[in-house]
Amino acid sequence: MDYSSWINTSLDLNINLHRVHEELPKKQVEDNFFSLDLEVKKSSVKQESAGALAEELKRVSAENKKLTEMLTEMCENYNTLRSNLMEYMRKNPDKELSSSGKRKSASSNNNSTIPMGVNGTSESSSTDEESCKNPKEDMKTKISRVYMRTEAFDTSLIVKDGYQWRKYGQKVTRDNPSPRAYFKCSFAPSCPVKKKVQRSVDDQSVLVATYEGEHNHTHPSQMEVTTGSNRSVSCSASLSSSAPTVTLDWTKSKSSSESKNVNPKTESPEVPQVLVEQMATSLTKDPNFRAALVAAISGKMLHNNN
DNA sequence: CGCGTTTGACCTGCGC
DNA sequence: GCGCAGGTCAAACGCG
Repeated sequence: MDYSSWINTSLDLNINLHRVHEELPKKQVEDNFFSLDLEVKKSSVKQESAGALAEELKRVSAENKKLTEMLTEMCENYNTLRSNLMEYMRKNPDKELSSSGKRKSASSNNNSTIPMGVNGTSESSSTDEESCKNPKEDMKTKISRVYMRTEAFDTSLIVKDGYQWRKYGQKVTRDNPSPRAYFKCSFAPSCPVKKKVQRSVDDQSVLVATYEGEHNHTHPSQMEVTTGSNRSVSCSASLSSSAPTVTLDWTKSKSSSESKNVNPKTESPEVPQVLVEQMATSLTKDPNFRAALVAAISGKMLHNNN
């Protein structure tokens, strides 16, 4: 496994986000910024805002660097643990098999695994355990997992990935007190994709969505691109359809200040760099995203000034 | 009234 | 074969 690639991925994403600022002509940023505010502010205020914006960029860059270091350290720890586990499994193959409980397929597929996806570089999106224990299923259905952080008080099991899902069941499983919800893709009648959503047993604020199968239709949000609605949904679906394990943090998008409280446990290395690039590119091209970014920054700056 | 959700019953697969 | 647990079905229910 090449962890350096996904470390770089996170960096690239942030760097690209910085490019959003860089690519935006300074004049345009200022114009957008002040078009959102009362036009009472004059040129002196513009100077201050530009300075504050630069300061904010510095701060975010430093924060990003710090997070990257944390992530690197976490990767090393994870690598060590993983190699230890592999070593142990090689030495005690029988114990490993017998300890997985009654249901080999179910237990290897649900949230009894650690939140960070254990996945090699194989093309299959199934986990290592799945590919070992369920070769048949692995051939038939493509299984991927998405971890999504939600607000702790949010008790719903709704994962907004852009597709239309119809809930057909809910069950409380033995190893997790939180109920598991079962969904079928209802966008296309013949679409075989199923989704299971359950809260992580380790962290109740993390939703674990397991996707089975592949959509035989285009992503619904692609039809909505021209309307500019909910671009983040489009991004999440791109990730889930190609990456086996993805962590989405919806709470972070609500408050930039919360980005300091990253829970490394839910970070995932499985986002291909190409997809991240695509995500970043689509975001930078999105005028709505730019406007929202400027509005968020300006709002915070104005709040600080008051 | 139509559609989606809820929820108890039923089905299926696996281990003993 | 039995029991357990996960998965699915379908009638009842609620909401717009």
